[in-house]
Amino acid sequence: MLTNWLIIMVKARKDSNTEEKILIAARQVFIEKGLAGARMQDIADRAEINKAMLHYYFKNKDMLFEVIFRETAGKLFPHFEKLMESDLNFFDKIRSIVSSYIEMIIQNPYLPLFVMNEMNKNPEIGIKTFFEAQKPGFVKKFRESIEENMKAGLIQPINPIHLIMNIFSMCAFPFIAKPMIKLLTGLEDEQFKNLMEQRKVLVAEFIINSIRK
Amino acid sequence: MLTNWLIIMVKARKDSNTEEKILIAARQVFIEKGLAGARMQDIADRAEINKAMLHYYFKNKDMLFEVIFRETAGKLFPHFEKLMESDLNFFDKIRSIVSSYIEMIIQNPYLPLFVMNEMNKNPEIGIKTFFEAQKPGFVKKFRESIEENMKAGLIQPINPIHLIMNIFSMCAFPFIAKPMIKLLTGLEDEQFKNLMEQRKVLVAEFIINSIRK
DNA sequence: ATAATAATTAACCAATTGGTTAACAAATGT
DNA sequence: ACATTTGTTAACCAATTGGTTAATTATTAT
Repeated sequence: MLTNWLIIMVKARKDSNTEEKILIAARQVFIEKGLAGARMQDIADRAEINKAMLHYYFKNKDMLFEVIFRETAGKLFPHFEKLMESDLNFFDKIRSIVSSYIEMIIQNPYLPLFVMNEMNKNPEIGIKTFFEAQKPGFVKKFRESIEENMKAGLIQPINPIHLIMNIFSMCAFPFIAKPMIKLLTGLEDEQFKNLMEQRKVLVAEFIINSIRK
Repeated sequence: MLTNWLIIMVKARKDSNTEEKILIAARQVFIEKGLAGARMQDIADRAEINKAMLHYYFKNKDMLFEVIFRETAGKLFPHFEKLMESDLNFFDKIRSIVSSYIEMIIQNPYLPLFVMNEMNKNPEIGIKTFFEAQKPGFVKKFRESIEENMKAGLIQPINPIHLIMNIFSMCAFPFIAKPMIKLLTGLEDEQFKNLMEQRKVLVAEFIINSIRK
């Protein structure tokens, strides 16, 4: 009884926690409108708090944006270090990466465009330092794994960077180009989602088909 | 003599043509900053004209943006109708499409991100009307060509939409993700450009390798 | 030459923007 | 109980923004 009551209160407190409400609203607005297009008043309205609270908790627009951008970019960043060290064969690793990466984007469809766009328009520091900290992990291991399998004669020779580009291009680009794809094909949202679901296996097989000897 | 003088004057007149100067400046600013981030004063300064001239020639910000967006989106839009009707075999058509499309993006590297971003943030009409006019051409013909070659047993079965997505994903995405790729790989601009140059043939062969029987 | 039209300028304007402030309320420690 | 810190509010502010206007200068047609 007491424990139940506690859980409810903690949850209620967390839900009405001003800082958390700001973050939720800021996430929505920044991802929807971008840094330049986002309005502080809009964030305050969605969070249902006074605009001064934004500055009370996060100093200014740029600071608030940086918090949102870091958590968002962190999600987009491929972290498959553990998977690369597993004992799956190379093709199954690709299958796993493609499937879980596309699934992640299905859950966060606006993430790739948001991050890419702000990185291009905002070549400032802060962003860079954050990425460089995570850098060495995945790319290096993937590279090694490719070269290992190339030497073993299991896959055709290819520059690992190109292969990585190809993989993540086919995973992420359709979500970025969604409005254009819808116009060109006349697809509706649900059909589009179905296609993306298909791609979780299709893209991996497309790649494997191409590099297999 | 006279003709020379005429040519020079016409050229000089065209160069100092206010309307053209505005368009050149607007192109730069909109592509660099986006609709929300672009400033009318910034455009006027770069064009070295009075800000009122922007409204004199193009009514308002949205109108000026629409002009720029239309010409820009028109470039990005794949127009390979004639090529699809040529007597090249299917694989050579893919080679030709990939090569010339990547070359076009090399010449206009910020084009894909600009168009995709504005289409996502600005799902208004006007944009649509423009695209729908061009729609039927390429996608339909490409679709037919794929199905024809599938029936002839020359390529493995694949949903044409997925194949089209794969092709243009691998062509365009690396340019969109350039800042991220540079961070992850430590590449410099020139090395990156070399990689993109390689992709003009590499991507086509990657695709053909995957769908060939 | 001169009237009419088109192009250009500087000053101005109202609305919006990010950000601040001072007064007030709620919680917290003692 | 009371003082101190923390959280919240409404009103305000200076700067920036897209857009306008009225006066001025070029250009063009007659």
